[in-house]
Amino acid sequence: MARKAANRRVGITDVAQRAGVSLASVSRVMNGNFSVDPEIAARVRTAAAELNYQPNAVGRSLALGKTDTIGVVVPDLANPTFQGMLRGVSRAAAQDGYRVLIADSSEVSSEESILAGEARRRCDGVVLCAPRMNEAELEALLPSLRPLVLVNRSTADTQTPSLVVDYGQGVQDLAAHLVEFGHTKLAFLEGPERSASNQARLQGLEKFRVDHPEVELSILPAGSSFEAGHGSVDGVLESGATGVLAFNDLVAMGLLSGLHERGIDVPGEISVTGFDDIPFANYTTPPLTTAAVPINDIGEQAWHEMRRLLGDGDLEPSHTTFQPEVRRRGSTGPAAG
Amino acid sequence: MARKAANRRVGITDVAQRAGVSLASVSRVMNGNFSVDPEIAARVRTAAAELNYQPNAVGRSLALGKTDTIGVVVPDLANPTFQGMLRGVSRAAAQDGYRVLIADSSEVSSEESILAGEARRRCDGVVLCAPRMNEAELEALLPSLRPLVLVNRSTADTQTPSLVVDYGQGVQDLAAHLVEFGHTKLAFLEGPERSASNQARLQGLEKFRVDHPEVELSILPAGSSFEAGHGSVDGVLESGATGVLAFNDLVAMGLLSGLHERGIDVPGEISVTGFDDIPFANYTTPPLTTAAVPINDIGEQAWHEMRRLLGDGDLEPSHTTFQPEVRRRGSTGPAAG
DNA sequence: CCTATTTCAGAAAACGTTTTCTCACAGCGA
DNA sequence: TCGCTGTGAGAAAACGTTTTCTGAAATAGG
Repeated sequence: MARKAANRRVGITDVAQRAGVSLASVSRVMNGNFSVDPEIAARVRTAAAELNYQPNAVGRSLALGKTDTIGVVVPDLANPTFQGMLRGVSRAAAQDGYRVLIADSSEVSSEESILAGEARRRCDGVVLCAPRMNEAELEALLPSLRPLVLVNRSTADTQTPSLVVDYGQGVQDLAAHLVEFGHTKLAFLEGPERSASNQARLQGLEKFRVDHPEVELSILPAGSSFEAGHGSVDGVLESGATGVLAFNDLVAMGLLSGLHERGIDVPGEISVTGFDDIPFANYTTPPLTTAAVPINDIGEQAWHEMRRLLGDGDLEPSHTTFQPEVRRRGSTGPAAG
Repeated sequence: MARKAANRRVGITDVAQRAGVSLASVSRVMNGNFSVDPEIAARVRTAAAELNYQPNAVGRSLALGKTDTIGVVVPDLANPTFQGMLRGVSRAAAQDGYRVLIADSSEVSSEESILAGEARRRCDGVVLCAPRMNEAELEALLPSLRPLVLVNRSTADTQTPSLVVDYGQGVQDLAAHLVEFGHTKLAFLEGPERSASNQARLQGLEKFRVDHPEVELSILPAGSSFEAGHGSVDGVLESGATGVLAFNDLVAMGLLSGLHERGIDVPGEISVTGFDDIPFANYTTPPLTTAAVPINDIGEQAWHEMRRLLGDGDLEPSHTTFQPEVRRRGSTGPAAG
């Protein structure tokens, strides 16, 4: 039947045949190689146009040994932080003609290594973002993932470039901001247990406790979502805290919403801080005091690191730390009483 | 030097050699083909494990003629709607072992066809989301993109499955909601000119004008972002409208924020509606009345359509329309006076 | 015991490119 | 005129798999 023939994709062979030249010449013309007779080049080009020839990327990748694609593995595509990060990587990579393959582990840490490995096999490199897996697992995985860029997670392996945010310092800055306002009873709404950035915050708070023995600080379990914040209103009230450090902006917004429902004034009765400065933090009521993380820049930097690795790879791996910046807004104020 | 040898990726050939069998056998074992001697299978498996063999996806794709990857083209990765859509596709596709390649046209409509074509060449299919290109361009592009699923855009070509939201009806419902509250002077904050969903809203409003000749309705240019809404406060006030239909939730939130800065009470003096019901719409002050679009479901459905196409493709293409649902919240109320 | 059939491993072709290698031919100097 | 060099086109190898094809051995049936 004609169907078979009609369905067959037109390849470089068809173009060569039609133009009456060899495969090699077609390939040369297509790639802008100049050492080819203009007359032949023209014939090839018209043949290609007539057949509506589209080069097959897979064949090309196999011959070239590269896919011009990198994988990005994130714990949760619903999280604005990872969305911003993804966007940063994607836009920066696009500038250099690279595409991004996404993998969302849905916060299931056991999926991460599988997803990452699979991504690596399809792509030229992997950006691993805030992996939830434990250190041992991570260490074991690293070598097979190279070229690899690690975001929001550090590791003992110094060969892997990493981009981290100094969450420990950020949370201390926020706490200090509350102390300035006269708060002496604080509460921290904890994030996902396996999140390295949560651990970093906890360590920062330990340091804070040492520096401010006069301040009472309770640690309350919450999570990383809006709902987590909304659900921890009771805990916050029980703790008696007048200043609350939420794990991130989402949690803070949930808390804000919950407090509003109870008729509790923010910042009149309770001050609330977030973390990340997601696009909406500026527009809550009251606007959220938070520690800004330049997440788009981080994504962009991640790509730049990857590009370096893809280039020659003999360069020194870099380990960049980003300092969050406190944005004082309406959700924090002087302690009551 | 040893370097060359060390750097060479271990392939199926190496495994075959080590196990003392042929390539074919290794391939069979790897793919769980049972017609192979258990003893040989075991030898292959240990060899593969010892060499830490990772099959090369590109070679595999070439032989199989499929990549197990689909492309998703969106106008703007920063837009929560497209983020939700992307997430829906990604999660659903992952269930079936497919991955997603993303392409962000950054609202540059001339980039779309290039990105889409490139995505198609790398992937087994493409989901084209709210393309900004004009109808002629789209029609011309469609054939070369197949298998293709179109989201938030319809076309004369009925062979392409499409998933659209009935924005026209949605905006009429919202307008009706405002009329119920006694509003007689309305304003619509328009979205991007090239957005088909913006055209759909405009058509819906034309119909609304016919049905409600007593209502005065002005159309004001704005955009699709928070900033667009924030910047159109003046226009809204000049128009004298007491009820504002924002293009989407982002615009509505921007407007809310701008009105708040001017000390204008919502909904006391002006009622505001959004569109989409993004996750944050529930938590603005006041909570935003909006028309809910099940964007995650749409993403999921888009994958299901794609899967059908990938299956045999001889099925009837489906054209699904989603009806937005009005969520009455605090940002709308009785007209003043 | 011999043939017909089945089973299963290996050889080789196929997938669609790029690139190296080979070779013919033209131009040039001696 | 002869050979040498340089140019550029075609043949073929390479990339790493899967799968068809081939053929040998084993098994079953008469």
